[in-house]
Order: sequence, then structure tokens, then C-alpha cells
Amino acid sequence: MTGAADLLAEETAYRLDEQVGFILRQVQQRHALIFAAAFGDDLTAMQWAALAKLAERGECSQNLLGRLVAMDVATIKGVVDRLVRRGLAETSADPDDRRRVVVRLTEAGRDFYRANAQKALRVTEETLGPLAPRERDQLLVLLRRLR
Amino acid sequence: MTGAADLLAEETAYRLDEQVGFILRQVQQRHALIFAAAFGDDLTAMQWAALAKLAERGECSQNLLGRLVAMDVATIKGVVDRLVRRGLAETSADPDDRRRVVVRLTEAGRDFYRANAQKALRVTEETLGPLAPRERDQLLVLLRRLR
DNA sequence: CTGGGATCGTTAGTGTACTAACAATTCCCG
DNA sequence: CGGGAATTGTTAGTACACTAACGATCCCAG
Repeated sequence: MTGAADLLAEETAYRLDEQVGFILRQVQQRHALIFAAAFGDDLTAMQWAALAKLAERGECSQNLLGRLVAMDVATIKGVVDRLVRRGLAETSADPDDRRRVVVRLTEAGRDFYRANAQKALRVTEETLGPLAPRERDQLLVLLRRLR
Repeated sequence: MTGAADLLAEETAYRLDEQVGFILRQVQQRHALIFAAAFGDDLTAMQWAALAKLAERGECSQNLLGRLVAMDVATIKGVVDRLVRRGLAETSADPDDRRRVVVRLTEAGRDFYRANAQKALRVTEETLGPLAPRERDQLLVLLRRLR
């Protein structure tokens, strides 16, 4: 069990194409393409995520929103700024805690959400398209454990 | 089977937390953290990917390298520039095709690859840590089909 | 009630990612 | 062989993503 086999084991058996991180990035790329094809110049996936979370939970502080959509403080600020610029969200000072900025959807934001939620579901659908229903469940179960 | 159930079906049953794209992004974030913990300020995952591919295949044009590591022309340029700035890679004009820039590792680049390939494997290992061996295989098979 | 620690938000800096427009080559077909 | 099409690379512009440093505010223990 020693000898040549050990030498091979010591060789750097590193193949980029087999590493999860590399594959993960490519799956993300494909998902981004599908999303962009569906939403075009209207909204990015990040902006949609923030908007959808606001629709789901109602208004909340910018900081909390960031945690809910897994964006750090610097990133969520940019995303909120762009949603505001597009007239889909608005911000105001929290009277109870003057550190806080409260973010909420505008009427246009709520309309946009209602008009596009189905389309967003189809993006997920198309992303998982190559898999059978059972395989999709399997994948989601496994991915969730790596979160 | 009609009535209230139909109304519910028509409701936007969109839950951000259940969408592949959202989960995928969080898994990527965790992987990036693990990579950064292992490689610190030495190199980003992108730079490592390009370096590893160059080690695997030897020199090649910047354009081809980009395709091999799934980065578009603008992105691969930035990554190569940073590898060159760190002294890990170098570029030269291709005498046979004057449009092309040939990229190759320096001696320092090859040393860095040999010194860190095992560490890169451990990053993959740790990313997949929560899964049993059989589950890891399952995940990779499914992910590859979504590429 | 006060002072130190935690929280919230902004800014600056670096590094992906992608698009679009452009210039320089090279290729190939008529 | 000549000229349009395709390939290669650069640049500019927008949008994530994270770190670090900073100021303002809030909270709580002594």
C-alpha cells in the first residue's frame, strides 16, 4: 500500500473543475443570466430580494433588512438607494431610535412586487429546470445545510 | 377543489428564503468566508482559480484562460493584472498572433501553487463539511447539471 | 445618572462581474 | 487577393460584496 501510491497521494491532485466553489460560481452565473433574461433592466436579483423581503415583512430598519436578505451594511445601503431612486421604496427616520433608517415599499413598489412575483417563481423554476422534482428537493435540502 | 384553495393558489406564494438563487448566494458567502480564512490577504478565490488553471494547463492566452475559469474578458483582465502585480504571473505578446496576450506563471507562481494546493483542497473539504461523503457526491452531481 | 460598550448608518477602498463600444488583428470566402 | 466577419484585448460604466474607520445614538451596569 506504499510506494507509488503514496507519491501520487502527495501529488497535488487539485482539479479546479471538481471544486464546489468553482461549480457553485458557475451555477450562480447561469441563475443570474436567467434572472436578467426575465427582469431585464427593471431590477437586479439583489434588488428583487430586498423588495420581496419588504413585501413579505413590511417596513423595517435598513440594518435588519440587510440581515434578512444576507447583505452586509455597506451592500444593503447601495441596494436600498437604488430601490429608492427607482421609486420602489422610501426611507424615513425612526422617531423611536434616531440611529435607525426605516425602509418601506412605495405603492409603486408593492405594485411591482404583485406584478412580478410569478415571474420570479418562474426564474427559480427555470434554474432548476434540468432536475426532476425529487432531485430539486434533494438539492435544496443539501444546499440549505451548507448555508 | 375550488373556492378558497384557488384564492390561495393565486396569492403570491413567493418566499424568498425558499428560492434556489437566494440559498445559492448564501452558500457562496460561506464558501468565500472559509476561503478567506485559509488564504487571508494572499489571494482571492478568483485569483486562485486562474492560478490553479495556469498551473494545470501551462501558459495560454488571456482570453482562453478566461473561458477556462468562467470569467468574461473584462473580469479575467483584472484578475490577471492583480496576479501580475503580485509577481505570480507574467504576460507577453504572442508572436504568432499579435492580438493575443500569453499568460504564464512565474517561478514564484508555481511555488505558490505547490505550497497551497493542499490548503485549497481543505477549503473544499470544509465547505462540504456538514455533508456525509455520499451526500457530497449527490450535491456535486446535481450542481454540475445546473451549470 | 453617567460612562463604557453595543448598535446603526455612512464613507472610502479593493475586488469581482457584466455590458457596450472600440481598435487591432486575423481569417476566410468569393 | 481583397474586404467583410470573427477574434482578441482594452476601457468606461454600473452593480454587488466585503473590510475598516468613523460619528451618532442608545443601553445598561455601577
